Amino acid sequence: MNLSPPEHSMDGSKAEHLLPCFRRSAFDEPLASYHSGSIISHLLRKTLHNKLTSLDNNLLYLPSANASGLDPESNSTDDFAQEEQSRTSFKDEDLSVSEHLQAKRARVENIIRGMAASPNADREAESESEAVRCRRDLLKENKRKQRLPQHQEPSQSHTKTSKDEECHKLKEQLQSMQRLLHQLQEKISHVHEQNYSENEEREDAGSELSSLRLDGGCKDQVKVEASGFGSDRAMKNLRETLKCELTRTVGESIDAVFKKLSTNLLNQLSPCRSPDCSETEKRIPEDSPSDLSDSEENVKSRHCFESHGPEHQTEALSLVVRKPSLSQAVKRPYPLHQTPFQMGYGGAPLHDSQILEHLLKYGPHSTFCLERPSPDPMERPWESLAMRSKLSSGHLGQHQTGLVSVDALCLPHVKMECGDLQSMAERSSFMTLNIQEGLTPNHLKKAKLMFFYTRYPSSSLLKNFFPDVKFNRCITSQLIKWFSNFREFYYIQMEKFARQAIIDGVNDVKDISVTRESELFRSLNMHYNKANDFQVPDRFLEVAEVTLQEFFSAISLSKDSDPSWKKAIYKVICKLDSDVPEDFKSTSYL
DNA sequence: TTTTTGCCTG
DNA sequence: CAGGCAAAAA
Repeated sequence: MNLSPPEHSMDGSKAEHLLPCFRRSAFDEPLASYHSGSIISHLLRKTLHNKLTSLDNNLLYLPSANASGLDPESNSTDDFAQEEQSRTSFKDEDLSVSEHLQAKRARVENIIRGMAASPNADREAESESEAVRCRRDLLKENKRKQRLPQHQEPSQSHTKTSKDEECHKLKEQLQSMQRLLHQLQEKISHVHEQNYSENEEREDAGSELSSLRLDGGCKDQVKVEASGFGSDRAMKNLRETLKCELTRTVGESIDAVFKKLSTNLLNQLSPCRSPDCSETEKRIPEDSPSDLSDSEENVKSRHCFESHGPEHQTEALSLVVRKPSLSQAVKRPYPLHQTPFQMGYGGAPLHDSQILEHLLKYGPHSTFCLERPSPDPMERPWESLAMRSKLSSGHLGQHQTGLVSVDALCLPHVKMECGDLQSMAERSSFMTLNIQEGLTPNHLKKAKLMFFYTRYPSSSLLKNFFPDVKFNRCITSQLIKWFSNFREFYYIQMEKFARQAIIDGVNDVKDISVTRESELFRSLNMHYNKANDFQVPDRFLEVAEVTLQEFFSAISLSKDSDPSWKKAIYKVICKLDSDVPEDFKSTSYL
C-alpha cells in the first residue's frame, strides 16, 4: 500500500514533540528548556520594576536570577532539592534553609499575583508576610506529600493550599498564553493581511482579554510584551516557556488538582451549594482544622480574587479548578447538571480520568498551537475546515479572515475555560478539542472529507488525523468500518454508473470521464460532502474517473462473471490514495 | 494470533 | 451506517 510514508513521519515527530515536555520526568532533568522562562520572568520583572525595586534578584526563582550567582539549575530544581531535604527530616529547624528560599519565592509570587489580581497592588507588604507563612505551610504540605505519595491528603486544608498554588500557577500560565494570543494575533493578521487593521487587532485581543476577565495590570503586561517580543526567537522562547510552565503546573500536583477538581465539579454544579469561587475560598478555614496556614491561605486567596469581587475570579484559577464555579456566575446556556466538560460530546458524564485527559490535553494544545500559529488549523468544526479549504483554494471568504485568525490561535478554548459560557456555547465546536471517548458526527464528517483523499487509510493514519479521539480497538475498527462503508458506497456507485455508461452505448473507455458536473460526482459529493462546503480536490475526480473506467472495462470484458472481479479494481484504486492535507490533522498535539 | 477487508444484512 | 461473519493479510 502507499499509505504509510506520510503518517509514519508524523507519528514520531508528534510524540516526540510534546511528550518530553509534558511528562513529569522531563523535570527530573536539568530543565534546560525551562531557562526560557526568563522571557516571561523578565517581562514580569520589567513590568513590576517600580514595585519591586527593593527586591533582591535572588528572590526570583527565575532563570534570570542566574546572573546573581545562583546555580543555573538551582532555581528550577530547588523544589526538588528542598523537598528531598525536607523528607530527610521533619523537624522544624530543618526548614530554615529551604523555608528561607521558599519564603522568598512566595513573596515574589505573591507580589506578582497581587499585581495580576489587583492593579493597585496596595497589599504587597501584607502579602509578603503572608507569603512567608503560606510558603511554610506549603512546605509542610510538600513534606506530607512525600510521605504519602499515593495517599490522598485527608485534611482538606492542605489540598486547598496546593490547589491555591495551582491556581497561581495556572494563572501565570494563562497570562502567558494571553500574551501569546496577542502576539499571535498580530502574526496571523500579517498572514491574513487584508481586512485586518492594527486597531481591530488590538480590539480583538482586548476583547479576548476582557472575556478572560483580565485585570488592567495584566493588560499592561500584554502590551509591554507584545511590543517587546514580536520576533520569532522570542516567540520560540515563549513557546518553550509555556510548555515548561504548563508541564510544571500540570505535573507538579495534578493529582491534588484533580481530586479537587472532580469533587468541585460535582459539588459546585449546584448553584445552591457553592455559588461562586470566593465562597469556596472562604470555606477554606472552615474545613481546615486549626492550621495557621489556613487562615493565611484564606487571606491569600481573597487577595487573589478580591480585586474582582466575589463574582469575578482571576483567570487562571478558573482555568481548571473553578470552571464550574464560573459557570454559576454567567449565563448558563445548557442544563445545570451539565458541566462544560460535557459540552463536547453527547453529554455523557466524564470521569476523573477523562477530565484529567482534558486538562492534560489543554496544555499541549496551547503550546502546540503556538508552534504553528499561522497555517496550522486547530481542531474545529468541519464546517470551518471546509471553509478554510475553500479559502485556500481561491474562494476567499469575506468575513472569514477574522475567524480563521482567531480560531487558528487555538485560544478560544482558553476563553471558554475562563467561564464565558455564552462564548463557549457559540464556539461549542471547539470542544472537539476535548478527547473524545467516542466518535462524533463531526468525526464522521471529517472522515468523509478525508475519503476524498484516501480510500484506504491505515489505522495509523486515522490515529494521526483524529488526535482528539481516544483510540482503542473499538474506535479504530469503527473508523475503519466507516471507510469500508465509504468504499462500499463508492464502488457501488462506480459499478452503477459504469453499467449505465454501457447501457448508454459508450464504447470506448476514453469516452468516460468524471467532472464536477457528472452525475456520478454529484452522487458522490452528496454522500461525502453533503453540505457541499468542501472543495473536493481535483485528484479525487481523477481517481473517480479511473475507477469508473476500470469498472467500465471490466464489465465490458464480462469480467464481472468472476465472483471476485472487483478485487482487481480495488488493487488499482488503493494505489491512488493521496496524502491527506495536514489541515485535517488539526489538533495533533499528542 | 491479530488486524483488515469484503460481503451481506438490517 | 453498524453488526456479523469469513477470508485474507500481516
